[in-house]
Parts: sequence; C-alpha cells; structure tokens
Amino acid sequence: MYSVTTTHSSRRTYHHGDLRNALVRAAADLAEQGGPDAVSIRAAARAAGVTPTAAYRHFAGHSELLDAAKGEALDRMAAVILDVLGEPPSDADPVDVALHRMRAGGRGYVEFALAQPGLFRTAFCRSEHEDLQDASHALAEAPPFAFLSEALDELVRVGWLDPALRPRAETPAWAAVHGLSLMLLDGPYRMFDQAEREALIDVTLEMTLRGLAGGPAAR
Amino acid sequence: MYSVTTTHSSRRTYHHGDLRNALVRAAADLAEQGGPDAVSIRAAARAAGVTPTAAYRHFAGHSELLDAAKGEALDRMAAVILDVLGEPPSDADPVDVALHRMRAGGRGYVEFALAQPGLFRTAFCRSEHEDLQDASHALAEAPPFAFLSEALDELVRVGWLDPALRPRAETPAWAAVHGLSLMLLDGPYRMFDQAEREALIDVTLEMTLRGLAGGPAAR
DNA sequence: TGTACATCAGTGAACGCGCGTTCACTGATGTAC
DNA sequence: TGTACATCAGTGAACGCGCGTTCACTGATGTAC
Repeated sequence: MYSVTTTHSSRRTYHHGDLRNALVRAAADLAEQGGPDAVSIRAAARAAGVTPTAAYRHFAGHSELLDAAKGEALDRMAAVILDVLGEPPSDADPVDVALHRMRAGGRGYVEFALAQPGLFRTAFCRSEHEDLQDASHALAEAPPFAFLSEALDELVRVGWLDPALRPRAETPAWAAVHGLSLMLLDGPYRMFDQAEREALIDVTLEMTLRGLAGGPAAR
Repeated sequence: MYSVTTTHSSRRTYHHGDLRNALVRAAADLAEQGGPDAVSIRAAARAAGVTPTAAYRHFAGHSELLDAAKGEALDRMAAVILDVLGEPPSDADPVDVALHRMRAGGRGYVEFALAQPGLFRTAFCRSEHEDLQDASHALAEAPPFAFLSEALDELVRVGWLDPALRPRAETPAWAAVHGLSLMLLDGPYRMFDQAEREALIDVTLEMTLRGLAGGPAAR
C-alpha cells in the first residue's frame, strides 16, 4: 500500500515500507565499492536514509546483514555471467557447443571478478554465521556451481569427457578459475597489461580443459 | 651490544634494541591468529611491550607494518612448505621424482593454507602500498613461485612436459592450488570431512598435472 | 679517561573517527468492536 | 462508519570500543673534544 508511494518519491511516511530490501541493496552497493569490509550497519542505514537502530528490526546484527549482502553479491554475479553467456548456438557440433560454453563460463567468471572486485570478494568472503548444514547443499544449487555441473554433464553426454573423470570435476575447474581471478585481483599480476592478462586467462582455461579431458595418465 | 641483554630478559633498558623485528614478528603472530584484519599498530606495539607511538619510529604507518607482516607470512609459509618437501630421492626415475615434487609442493601449499589460515590469507592479501614496479619481479623470486618454476623446468628437462606448453604454465598450476585452498578455507567445503577434502585435493592435483601434460587438444 | 652535547628511540596524553549495540521513546498502521 | 487500542517500525541519544595518528616530552646512547 504505502510502499508504492514511498518507494518512488522521497520519504513521505514514517514507515519505510521496504526497508529490509533497501538495506540489502545498500549493503551490496557498499560491497561493490569497498568489498566486504565496507559493509556496516551504520553505512547501510545511512544510505537507506534511516537510523542505524531501524536496521535491527530486520537483522539480528551486523553479520546477518553481511550474509544478506553476500547473497545479493552472488545473485548479481550470476546474473551478469549468465547474461554474458546468452543462448548457445544450437546448430553447431554439440561438442563445440559444450566446450564453448565451458570456456565462456570461465571467462565470464574471471571478467566479473576483474570488473566487480568488491562484489566478487564479498560473494566469497567467509561468514561465521552461515548455516553450515545447508551450505554444501546450497552451493550445489548456487547458479555458478549449478551451471558448471550442467556443463560438465553435457561434456560427458556429448562423449568428450571420460565419465571416469567426471566425479568431483567441478572442484578443480572452479578452483583454477577462482584462483586465477584472485591472483589477477590481488597478486602482483595486477600490474600486467590487458594482453598479458588475456594470455593468462587463455592458458588457464585451456589447461583446465585439457586436465578435464584426460590425456596421458600422470603416472 | 645492549640488544643481547634486552632480547632475552624482560625489558631492562629504555631502548628496545630490536624493536622493528619484534614488531614484525608480533604483527605476523596477530595475522596468524586473526588474519590480515587483526594486524594493527596498536596491537603489535602492545605485544612488543611498547607504546604505539614507538612503532612510528620504524614504520611510516599501518600499511607499512601490514606489508612487513605480509612478507613475514610469506617467509613462514615458504619455510614450512620447503621443509615438508625435504630432499628428493635421487635414485628413482627422474620423471617420477619430478612429478612427485610437483604433487608434494601442491599438497604442501594446500595443507599450509588449512593449517595456518591466518598467515595464508595475510600472505596473499592485497596492499595498496606495495611497490608495483618490482612486484612481478619479486613474485618470480618468491620461494613458492620460484619452486614451481623450477619444478616445471625439470618436467620439461625430463621429457614429460611438452616445451610448447611450458610458457606461463606457472599460472594455471598455481591458480588451481590457490583456488582450492581458498575454497576449502572459506567456501562451503569447510564442512567436508577429512576424507572428502583429501579426495578433492587429489582430484585437483591430478587434473592439474593432466592439464599440464597435454592430452587431447581441447579443440 | 672524562665530560658536554647532539641524536636517537622511546613515553604518555590526547584527538577524532566509525563502528556495533542498547535504551526508552513515539509516530503510523491496522484491527476489533 | 467511527473509535479505542495493540502492535509495528521507526527515532534520537548514548555507551564503550579499538583504531590511526600527532604532540610535546624525556631517558638512553654514542661521539667529539
């Protein structure tokens, strides 16, 4: 009711109407600018035009807000990556399609990390609070992980990936892409120019695919 | 002179004698307990039994102390990993020796991350201050990276690694191991039991080696 | 060998900051009759 | 349809905390003569 009017114009009513969501968005915006450390109850409340105390109506404390920001960061990340991926061309060789999808997903992941370091770091920062019982289960359903699982299944279906190498294959693939992202973000790789970065991304993606594919047994 | 007496007994002299090193060690200890965020000038000075102001005789400010702690964390990490590696058995097949060395290095890296998360995170946290001109050059000489480079060279020398795949091979190898460490540390993998973690480490190391080795061109 | 003095490496008090969190409160909302 | 009242969602002031940093200072050290 009142939220309709208050959301679009400046505050007119005493009650905000959608404060929880406004705080989560504000927290994610803070994270975008300054990473997880920039997320605070006071700053989020300030951004939402509200007293810090008001936030305690919607979150038990700081860590709960940070968790929400984390979720929002993951959502934004998934949205950007999936958007970049777009629709797969259906007419090509299915193996090519599946491989292209793997590469595009990996590249999208790294590029998101470089374009949105604050959100990327926030999405993967650890949080004490997090429900550990459901965490692995939640991960399996998180968009990026689910995408990777499906892409690997597709590679098996299409006959490119040896089914014997399928179990747990998500982990090394994700690790390589995730680790590369962080090295480009935080490490000395920061100073490399665009061409060198591209080369590093390429070589990492290709090595990952070769590793998945099998090849000479590593003894 | 005076440092000999002051280092071992409780403070007797007005001058500390080795304050800079004491502060760096204290900072690293703080990092060991609580990661990079736990490193502060005040806490380090407290641990060294000294006034915060005294630290400013040796560091321009907080970020300089953090950089020093970072270096110390890297040193401790290198020491542990290289110690675990020990001497390679010289009598075996050189290919086996080289591959064993790669695996052992990777496993040591991950295990250090799990055993010393605070130091690990500190070693790889970003720092504004850091001299970017020398950074990539410093990386190349940092013990873990140098070790990896040598191990890869050895794999080429021994005839296992295709020289065409050698350039930039450090990056994907490091990325996989680094990414896995962080996923086990921060991500939902935290809750997995020891056996599952071992399996994930194995599968990641083996995939990395297969990826390095060549194998069916990934089209 | 002894002494005056410059320099060095600490002390102690204070500043302002943003933070998380709690308290008693009040204005707005919606509902029972 | 109107009104009393419970509940909900905010306000505003305050607390204590640890932090980085600066100030004027003083005790200890080493050196020139």
